Amino acid sequence: MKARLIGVGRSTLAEEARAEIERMITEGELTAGEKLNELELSVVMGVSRGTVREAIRSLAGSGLVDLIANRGAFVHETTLSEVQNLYELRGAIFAMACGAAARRYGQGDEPRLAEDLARNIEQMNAAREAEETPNYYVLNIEFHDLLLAAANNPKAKAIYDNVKREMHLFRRRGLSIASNIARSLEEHRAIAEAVIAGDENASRDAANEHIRQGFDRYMATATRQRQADA
Amino acid sequence: MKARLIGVGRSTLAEEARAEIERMITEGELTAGEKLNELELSVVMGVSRGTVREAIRSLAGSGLVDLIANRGAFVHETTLSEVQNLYELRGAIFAMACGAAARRYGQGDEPRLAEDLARNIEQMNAAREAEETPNYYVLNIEFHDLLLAAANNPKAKAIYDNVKREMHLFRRRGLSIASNIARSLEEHRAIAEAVIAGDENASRDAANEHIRQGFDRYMATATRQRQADA
DNA sequence: AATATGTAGATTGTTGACAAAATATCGAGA
DNA sequence: TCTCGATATTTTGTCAACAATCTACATATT
Repeated sequence: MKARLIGVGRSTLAEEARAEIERMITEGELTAGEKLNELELSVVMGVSRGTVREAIRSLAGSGLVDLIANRGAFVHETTLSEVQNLYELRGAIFAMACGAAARRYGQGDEPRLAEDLARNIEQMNAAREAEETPNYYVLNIEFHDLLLAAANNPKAKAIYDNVKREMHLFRRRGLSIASNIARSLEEHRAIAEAVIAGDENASRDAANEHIRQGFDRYMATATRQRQADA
Repeated sequence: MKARLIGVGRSTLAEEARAEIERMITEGELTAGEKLNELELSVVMGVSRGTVREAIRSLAGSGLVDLIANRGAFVHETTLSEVQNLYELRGAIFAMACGAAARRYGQGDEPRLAEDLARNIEQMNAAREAEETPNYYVLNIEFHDLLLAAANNPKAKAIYDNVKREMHLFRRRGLSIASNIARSLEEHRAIAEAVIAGDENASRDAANEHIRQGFDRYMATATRQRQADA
């Protein structure tokens, strides 16, 4: 017998509400600092206030909203100094992941990693030559995800994704993305090389350097734009 | 089951309920894998089921309990392979923090750090010579907290604390703590030295090494105990 | 005996109502 | 006009009831 599996990943109303609110925030319908009104949201989404409340509390756990007792929930406002902290945190986790990926590849636990990285770098190079920036952006994310996945550390990946999302949220507030593609591509090559060599320390260092360079590029762009505004 | 009666403090009831359930878990009144019954908890704590529910959902966000839709909440069971992941994650954050602390100290942002670290190491040395293990344990935690605080990265510290608590929870399930005090003390000295020298890379490396050594010591003890059991 | 089916009880999911706190409104006095 | 404070409105915090789902056990079927 075979039938389509139903209800496997089915979720509760609160989970769907959470996803919806999360979407509203990431897509900018709810802006940083804005207040989340439980009643208003419940009416708009067609669920009860308690359900909305549960969704909001859940989002607070991932740092997307801030809770103040008896005053409500507010979309988290990320400051510039906080972005630096996020960059460092992301770098730490990414470096750790690259080290773990190197070890696991060396032990034969990730047989497909080498070809996956090679393919990704190849495609990114092609995108660069064709000057297809959108493709590059997707491939860039995939590169990092490949290494995070190879590290086989779900909790680390979850935190990494949270941090990534919060940074992305900040960026959408005006500042464009700094991407020296050629430079970034070289750093990716260095990381992949160290990982495939199974060299944990070299992998960590290369990853750290990559994130640090990314931060410097970002800050340079940010200050440039800020000066242009003034 | 027994729990303290809560209700007439400040903040919200749900927050107090959360703290109480968290205490029950960390102190072993609720053991790993055990189901959290909303009604039972609400009766014991003297609050409504909705409040308990909110507390439980909040705990799920920090990884202390697992939620399964329509089936309930369970105290998270940490596996041995997960502990390795936690060690790596903790190491990554701690190494990052030490690097940041070194940078900040070098910039003069943490003027008291040098004396605080020196005092801590001095006290730990005294505790070692007097063979006062409990004191050593507290001082050991303080050492790490000093560096985390000096990094000035609240989110990183929050994650670090979560990871630390989860590891502690696993340890309380049978395995004692591996602590080669003399060896650990030397590693602390090396970290402090690198940080006070303002050397980011050396600080990171020393921190990474320290956590890695701690993990090795832990695993050695774990396997030894496991063999003793068999 | 082993497996499927049906039913009762327990537990979670969701809602609407009430209580408490915060915010907005408005008028009196300087 | 401005500030202060009382009052009304809004919003959050908490609760109890109802609905949906799961679990356990008894019964039937092979």
